[in-house]
Amino acid sequence: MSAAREDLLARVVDYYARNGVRDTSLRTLAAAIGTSQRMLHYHFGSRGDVLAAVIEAIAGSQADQMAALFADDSDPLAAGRRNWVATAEGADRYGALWFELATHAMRREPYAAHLGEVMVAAQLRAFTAVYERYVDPSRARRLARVTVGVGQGLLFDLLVDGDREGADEAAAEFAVLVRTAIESDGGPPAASTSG
Amino acid sequence: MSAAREDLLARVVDYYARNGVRDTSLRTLAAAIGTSQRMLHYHFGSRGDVLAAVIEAIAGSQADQMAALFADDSDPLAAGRRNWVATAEGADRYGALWFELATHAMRREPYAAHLGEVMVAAQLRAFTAVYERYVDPSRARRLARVTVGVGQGLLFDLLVDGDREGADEAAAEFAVLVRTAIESDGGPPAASTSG
DNA sequence: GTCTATAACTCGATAGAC
DNA sequence: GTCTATCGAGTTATAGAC
Repeated sequence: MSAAREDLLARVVDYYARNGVRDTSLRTLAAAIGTSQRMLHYHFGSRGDVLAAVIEAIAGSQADQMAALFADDSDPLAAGRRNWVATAEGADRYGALWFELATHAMRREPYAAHLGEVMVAAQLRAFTAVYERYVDPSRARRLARVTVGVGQGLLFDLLVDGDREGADEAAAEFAVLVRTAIESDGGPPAASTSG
Repeated sequence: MSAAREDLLARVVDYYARNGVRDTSLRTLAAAIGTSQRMLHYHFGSRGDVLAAVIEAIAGSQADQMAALFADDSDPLAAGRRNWVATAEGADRYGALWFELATHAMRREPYAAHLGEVMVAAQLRAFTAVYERYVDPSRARRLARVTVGVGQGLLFDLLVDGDREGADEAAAEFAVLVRTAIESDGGPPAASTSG
C-alpha cells in the first residue's frame, strides 16, 4: 500500500463524502480529485474495488474513533455524550455517505460486511459493556441497542432537516431518560468494582 | 395519471425496493417488471423522472400510513407502538430503499424534498402532539425527536444486523423509558382535557 | 399505448509508450 | 507510476410504424 495510494484514497473518500457514490463515474471522480482514470485502475483495480477500499477506510476510521471514545472509562456514561458529539461534528462531512454506504451493508454486499459489523455490532458491544456496570446484562443489552439506535436515528433526522440544535437537545433528553432509568434500577446482579 | 402508469409505478417501486436504485438501468428495470424501456419513457419521462415518481409514491404511502396510525388517539402512547410494528413489518421489503432514498433528501435533491418532510417533520409533529398531552411543549418536542430517532435508528440497526428480536426488545425498552419519564414529570402546564 | 430500431453518448477497462 | 489513446459494451433518449 504505497503512499501514493493512501493519498489518492483520502481524496476519493472526500469526494464521495461530498458528492455521493451513485452517479459518479471513474472519469468524473478522477478529474475532480486531480488524477487520471488510469491511476484509479492502477492503484485500486476495478470500480468496485475503489468502492471497497473506501468502505474499508471508513470502517477503519470509525473503529479507531470508537476505540478512542471508549478508552477513558472513568465516567462510562460520558462515552455516550462523547459519541454523540463526534457523530454530530462529522455529520455535515460524512453523514450522507454513512447512510449511503450502510445501504450496501443492508443489501448484504460482501465488501460491506466489515462496515456493517463496525456500524452496529461493535457499537452494541461497547455500550453493552458500559451499561453492564449499572444494570443487569439483559437490560444492558436492550439499553445498548436503544442507545446505538438513538445515535443513528438522531443523525438521520439531523441530516434530513438540518436542525442541529434540536438534535443536540434530543440527545441530552435521551441522556436524562437513561440516567433516570439507571438510577431507579436495582443495579447489576454481581458486585461491581467501580473505579 | 392513467391506470397503466399507476400499475407500472407499483412494479417499479417493488423492483427498486428489492434491488436498489443504484446500478439499475432502465433496460434492466423494464425487462424485470415486464415492460419496455420505451414505456418507461412514455409514462414517466427521463430516468430521473422515474426516480422522482417513485419517491413521491413512497412519500405518499408513508403519509397515508402515518395518518392511519395516529387516527385513533384514545391511547396516544400506543401510536408509538403501532408505529414501530408497522416499521418493522415493512423493514424487509422497504427498509433498504427507505435509507437509499433518504440520502437523496440529505443531499437536498429537489425531487426528494417532500420525502424528507414526510420522513422527519411530519413524524415530529405527530409525536409532539402526542407528548404534549403529558408534558410541557418544550419537553414534548425533545421527546418527539428522540422517539422519531429511535424509530429510524432501530430500523437501521435491524437492517444491518438482522436481529428482529433485539430490535423489538429495544423498542419495548424505549417505551418503558418514556413511560417512566412521563410518569415522574409534572405534566403539561395548562389543564388538559384527557379523553 | 405499445412495439422495434437506432442515434448519440458515456461507461469501465485496457494497451502501450515513457 | 504516470501518461494518452482507444476498444467494446452499455447507457439514455428518441424516431417512427402500428
